[in-house]
Amino acid sequence: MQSFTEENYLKIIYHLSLNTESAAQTNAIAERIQTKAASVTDMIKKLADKKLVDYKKYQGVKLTESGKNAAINIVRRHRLWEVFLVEKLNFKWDEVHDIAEELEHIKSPELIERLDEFLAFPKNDPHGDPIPDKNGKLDNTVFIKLSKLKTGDKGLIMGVSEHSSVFLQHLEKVGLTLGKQIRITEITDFDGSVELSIENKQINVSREVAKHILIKI
Amino acid sequence: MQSFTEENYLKIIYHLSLNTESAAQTNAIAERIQTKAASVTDMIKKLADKKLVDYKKYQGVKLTESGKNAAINIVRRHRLWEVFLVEKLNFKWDEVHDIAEELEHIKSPELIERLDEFLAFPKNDPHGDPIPDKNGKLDNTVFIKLSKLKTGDKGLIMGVSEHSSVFLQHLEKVGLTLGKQIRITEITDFDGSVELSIENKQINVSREVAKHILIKI
DNA sequence: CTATAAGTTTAGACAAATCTAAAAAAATAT
DNA sequence: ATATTTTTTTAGATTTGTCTAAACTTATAG
Repeated sequence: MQSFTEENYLKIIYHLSLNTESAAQTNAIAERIQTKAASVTDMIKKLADKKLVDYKKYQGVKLTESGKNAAINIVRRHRLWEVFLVEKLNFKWDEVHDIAEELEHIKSPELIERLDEFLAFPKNDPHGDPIPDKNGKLDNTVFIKLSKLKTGDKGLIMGVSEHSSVFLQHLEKVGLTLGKQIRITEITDFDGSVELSIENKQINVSREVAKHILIKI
Repeated sequence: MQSFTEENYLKIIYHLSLNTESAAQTNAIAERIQTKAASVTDMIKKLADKKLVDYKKYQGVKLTESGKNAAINIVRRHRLWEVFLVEKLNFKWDEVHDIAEELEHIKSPELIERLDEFLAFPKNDPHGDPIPDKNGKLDNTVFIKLSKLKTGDKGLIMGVSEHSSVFLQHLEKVGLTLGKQIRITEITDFDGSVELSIENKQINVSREVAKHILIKI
């Protein structure tokens, strides 16, 4: 069983290697976990002793099979709690991250299975991220970034790849929320900003925003 | 803000002084918190520095006003989560204590208020214990122990004063659950055991059990 | 009222997780 | 290819909460 802190490291390493497919670097971990590189090195050694990560000095870390299982479990708990907070307690999608960050460390497997059932086995969290099932299986459908679409393309908003409060609040304000149908009406050559129609309204989003909106065609 | 550990001490001190109305003793705290007396002394000093308890060497501790507020808040969180676990996730009343023990340390006040609302502002937890409101106000109705009733007395089961799994499972098995109406049919002089009728059935409970069942006449 | 027992505190050590400062390795630039 | 910068690691200190063993208070029993 891992400590609260160990779990946080595993989760961060998991997220970092998802994006890069390569080993997570000490500094990158330190930045995400809000600590110093020296502390990360210490913890990495501990996780390596426990066979949760593979570690070679100066080469970063990768999760082992068992480290990855542990990480996916944490992700499952986090995302299930996010669903609970939004659907049952009426939190907004930009308010749930920090609370879920605490709830995710409560370990009772029974609790998580019952929560899953209570929520009717949701497939995705409020940001569209897939929820691993109890065997750790993850729906790995990859969605297309809004910024990759062409004029005339239609699709559904399925998720986001940026979870900061400011970003989510912005989407909320302009009406870009999960499940909505959109159609691209124009792409500005100059700055790559995207004009689209959604629920009979025309809105415009910058390329930077479009990069973080995930679409199913 | 208190640490996880400090919160546990506050909670235990609160419960110990409820029963005795006097200062909580070092050894009693140590036993409840599963640690050694020396550790308790250390922590007590820390809590005293933070003005959460009044402490005089060799004289035990009492919660200060602010320590008591903190403790009541923890109790509120614990009991609300117990209601959630039993009513929403279908746990049995003997299964929820340990999980609630973890959940109670999640601090977001917003979370707790929304949970309270989601649960429709329950007044009591699954064992009949009162849930402090958000201002820390506690319904201090005191119920009568089943063991104090006389033959012929009628009443409602309102709570228990013993929360162990074995005890609760026993009550469940013989049908002594919250809200049930009972009538005392006989009290055995010899061992003080109580014969009572509940839902047209006759059952018998030992004096020891009867002492921990709380009744409203 | 003293002797013994029970309960509490102190002193010093330890484990987990962190930090700073300095050293070492790897990456990059000229 | 060497110098410089960036990244990572090591060494040693710090904080939180714990422990053991010994010392000290208070309670209890004769």
